[in-house]
Amino acid sequence: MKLATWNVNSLKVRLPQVLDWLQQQQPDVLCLQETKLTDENFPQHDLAEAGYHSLFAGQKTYNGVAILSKQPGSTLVTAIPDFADEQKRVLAATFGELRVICIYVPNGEAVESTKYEYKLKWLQALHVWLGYELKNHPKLAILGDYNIAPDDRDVHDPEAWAGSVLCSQPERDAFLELLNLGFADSFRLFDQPEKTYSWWDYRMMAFRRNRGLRIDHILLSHMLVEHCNACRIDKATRKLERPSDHAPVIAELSW
DNA sequence: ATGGTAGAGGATCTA
Repeated sequence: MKLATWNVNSLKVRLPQVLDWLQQQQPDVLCLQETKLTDENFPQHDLAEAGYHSLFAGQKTYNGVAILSKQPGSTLVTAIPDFADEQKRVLAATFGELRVICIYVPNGEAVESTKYEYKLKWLQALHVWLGYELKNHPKLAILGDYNIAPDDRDVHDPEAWAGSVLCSQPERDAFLELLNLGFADSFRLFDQPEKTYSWWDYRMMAFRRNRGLRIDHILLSHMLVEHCNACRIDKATRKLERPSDHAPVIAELSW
């Protein structure tokens, strides 16, 4: 069982890369963020030809999430319950006993901005919802773009980024609170190469200089942790022509 | 030096 997440930054532009990657990696589940597509424009037929079912919650221009899977999913949820939000940032589905939630956490822009306040409120609402989800679905995986670098190890230049959005203590505390519900950061279950990141700014040759952050994560509930054999980031996709600024994260589970 | 690039959509907004 292979679970993966990838912020594609426009599925319209990245569809050929996604189809190639599915062919190469053969994940059982792939969560996508920033599809930037309305539902009527979602390329479900191309993905079906590649052998994948599609679930999606999109909007025009911004945001948008999807779950691609070899087996069909059920019990779809497309919003955080009891949290008013115009933006399409969550998608939950069930595959047998496995519950998968795809999230695109707000970026937050800057710590003094209203978008940052929205980010922290959004994370609090997510926390409440995940508490319920975990009770109902003990085998729960939360995959996505968290827009949080949990630790200084996850930042190419911790001093330069100290206190900034994506690294600020309130954001890191919110991430820890999610873990405290009963999840583990699957990447940190294993020895990892130093300076491994999942996102590099398009500007200033950030990828070539490996000036990145690890902000894309796969959280596994304790019942899934015991089945997890590996977690890695596939930075090869960042070297392609017209890449996404994010690389996929992959967790492997013996199932 | 507060820049730079990418995507959507058609002037800026978001990241």
